[in-house]
Amino acid sequence: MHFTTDTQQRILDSARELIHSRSYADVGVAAICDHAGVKKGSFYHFFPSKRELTLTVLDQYYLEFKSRLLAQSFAADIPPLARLERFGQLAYSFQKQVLKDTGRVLGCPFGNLGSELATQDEPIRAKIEQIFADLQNGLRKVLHEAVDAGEVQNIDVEATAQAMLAYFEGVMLLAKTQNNVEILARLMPALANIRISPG
Amino acid sequence: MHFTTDTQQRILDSARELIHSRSYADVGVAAICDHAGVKKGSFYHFFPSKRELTLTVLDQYYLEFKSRLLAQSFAADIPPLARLERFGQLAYSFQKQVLKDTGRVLGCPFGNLGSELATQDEPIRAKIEQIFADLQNGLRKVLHEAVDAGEVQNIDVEATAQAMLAYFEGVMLLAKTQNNVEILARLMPALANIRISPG
DNA sequence: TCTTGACTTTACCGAACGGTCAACTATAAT
DNA sequence: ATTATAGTTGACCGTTCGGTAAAGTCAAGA
Repeated sequence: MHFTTDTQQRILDSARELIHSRSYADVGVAAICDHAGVKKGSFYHFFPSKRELTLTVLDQYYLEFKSRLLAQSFAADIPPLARLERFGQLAYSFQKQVLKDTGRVLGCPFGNLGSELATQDEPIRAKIEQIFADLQNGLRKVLHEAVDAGEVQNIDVEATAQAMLAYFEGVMLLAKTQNNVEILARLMPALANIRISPG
Repeated sequence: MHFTTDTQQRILDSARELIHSRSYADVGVAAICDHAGVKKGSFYHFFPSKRELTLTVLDQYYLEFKSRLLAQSFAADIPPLARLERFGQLAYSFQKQVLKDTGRVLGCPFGNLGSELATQDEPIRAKIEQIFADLQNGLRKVLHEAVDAGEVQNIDVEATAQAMLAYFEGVMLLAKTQNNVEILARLMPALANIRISPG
């Protein structure tokens, strides 16, 4: 039998935590290894490069994000538009917890990496693009249900989903830059009101 | 007499260009000096550190942004809400030019640095916060005029200005991450429709 | 018992990092 | 002519970077 090694997962967890709280460039392989209690040789036994490690981190992180935040937000127990509001509320709760744990509002890990590396590292950029596309797809589905339920009329569903994603990322960026989590409480409710009409 | 040295300005221009097109961490002092045709010793004659250089770059860049983009967008020759649409259009034009020049959508230089350094470098974080506050203030003034002109009713002007700033930054981030300038053409028009109501 | 292969450890590589320093040149005022 | 000052140069500092290689540990299978 073969399990994902404890060591391997500790490396992944350390990288996630450190890169999210600092930046890709600022966190070296040595720092990740120290934090994980692992020697550099072991690191390169499991991962061929820092970039590949980061791609794996992104995959894991987004999977968890999807099941923990997206799935709960978009559950069909309430009307579609209310789910979008719930999405904003959960994002607020999550960042508030991060603030309590780290003393900082760290923003969206995907937006952060996209902003830092989009022009520098094509594989990572492509991964972030794919994550954003999937997220946008989730929003699109909720919006489509809102249309079907008659909660909204006359909108470009695809463009509106993209606009909501943009707004979400922008709010996260502002909260991080000002290290103020209450910006989320103030601005996230407006996410559900964004509309782009066809044409 | 004393002018801002040609050398000094070349260093500033090089730093602006390189950091905007890559990132703070990825652009070293040596690269800035090479691009400016200056030796490292001269660099440290004019600037005590890379951070101080960057703070000066931000000051200059925002001043230019204000006079070139904000002033033109918000000129009072058209109604307030139309000015917000014009702001989005000019941002689109500008990024299209950047794409033509560099082959990349580079996004907002202030948002990029805020995202990268907010948790790492407090002076730079504070500078970005100040820039965002000034930008939000500009939006607030336009929105206030829109209220006075009866173009909008019953909104929280301050929160709406902040939401518009967030949306703007988010759209820029998406366009950069997907290296697609048409996202701006698609999403920016909705900037003028964002509203946050009081309470 | 011997071998295999996964995992770990340690020592190390060349390159790049931000920053320093002393010596040098050019200019302009005294 | 002398001096002070601004600007420039290239050599150099210690540190850290991502990554490599070889030797060693250990458990399972034959």
